[in-house]
Amino acid sequence: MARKRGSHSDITGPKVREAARHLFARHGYAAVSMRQIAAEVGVQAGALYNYTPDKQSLLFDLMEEHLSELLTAFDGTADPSAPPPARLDHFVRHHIGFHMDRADQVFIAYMELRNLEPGNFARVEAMRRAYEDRLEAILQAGVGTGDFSVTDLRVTTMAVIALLTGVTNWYRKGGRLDLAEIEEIYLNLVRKAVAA
Amino acid sequence: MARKRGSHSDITGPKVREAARHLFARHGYAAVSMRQIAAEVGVQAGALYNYTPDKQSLLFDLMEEHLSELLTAFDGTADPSAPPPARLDHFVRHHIGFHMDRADQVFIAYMELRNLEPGNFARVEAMRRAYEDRLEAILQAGVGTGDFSVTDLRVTTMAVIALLTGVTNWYRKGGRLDLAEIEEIYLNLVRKAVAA
DNA sequence: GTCTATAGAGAGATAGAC
DNA sequence: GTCTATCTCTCTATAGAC
Repeated sequence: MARKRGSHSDITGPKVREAARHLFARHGYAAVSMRQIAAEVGVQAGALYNYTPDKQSLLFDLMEEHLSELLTAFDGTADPSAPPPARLDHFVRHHIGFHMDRADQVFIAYMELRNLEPGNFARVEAMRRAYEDRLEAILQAGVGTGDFSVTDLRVTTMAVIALLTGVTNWYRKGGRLDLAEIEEIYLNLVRKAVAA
Repeated sequence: MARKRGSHSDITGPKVREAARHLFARHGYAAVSMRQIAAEVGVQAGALYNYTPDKQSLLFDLMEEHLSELLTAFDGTADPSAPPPARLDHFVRHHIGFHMDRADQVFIAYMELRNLEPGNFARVEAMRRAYEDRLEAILQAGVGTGDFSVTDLRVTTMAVIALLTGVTNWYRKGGRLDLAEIEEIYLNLVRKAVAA
């Protein structure tokens, strides 16, 4: 994927990734052919191999980029010294805001794990686990201060993430609710669910 | 799929469905070949076509059966005249219990929607919506009696279902928690989340 | 960097013997 | 009802011209 002089690398490269993201999310990795991706980009299938060594790398790069951005964006705005309720609010707002406009990436990150080769799978799983641990640490801190009360720390962590990620199942741009309203709905649900 | 005299229909038929369910869940519909299914059943690929007209029907039948069982099982045990909190408890217990041991079916029902032909997709979506409406009715009744308080009825419905279905993301048989403990954890979360 | 052409493998589905 | 054999199509990936 290195750029070469006097080429269209810097235009075609991103287009290949966008086309792959869109088509993988819509039809699934296994159901999409390199020819389909090439057609959406506007080149022949063979030309794609100037930008990716193979189809699997295309998938892995999309997932890796998504989870990397998720972690970076969270860590860049989180304040670990704030009180647990404030940290929980931040997590909820961050998760909703980040996921709402990335339906394709989220879909791929959750649905195409089984199409990753073992080594790639392990790397992606480690990143996902790291993100889950961010929330678990917040909940644990809140239990310690008496702000929160949960029956089981790990299951509650998974449940809250599943609840929040569910926003991508129904949200469509231009719908009945805007970001602020959706954040409020989910904030209320999560705050109450873990309240002491 | 009609049975024929003196054959192995009644043995092979279910085995075909089981093999398809297992393989579709593990590798994805598009990534699984009819030859793989045949190999798991122990027959040659051509023999599968005695039990299904094509691969698509195999997928649709699995989804349709799953959602049909889900609705039937719920309606067979629900008591619409009970107070809303009791109805909510029943929904949670039913959903957790039904989904926990059906990881394969749930995975397929959520992941392979995009591989359904349009007509089949519409039928499956209608059944899913009908199930969601069961929970929405309970929440609405509870808001009416003052037992529950939610910011948005529809979003809360989707959020609770996403939260509960998330159990299939982490639950593995023989793990740290048994059914009763898991039910309690989720019951507490949901009760608190929608409490007045 | 993109093209055409193609190698080599594997797909879904069918035909006809048994 | 299952088999073998095969039709026809499509796939990923590569080679070599431009």
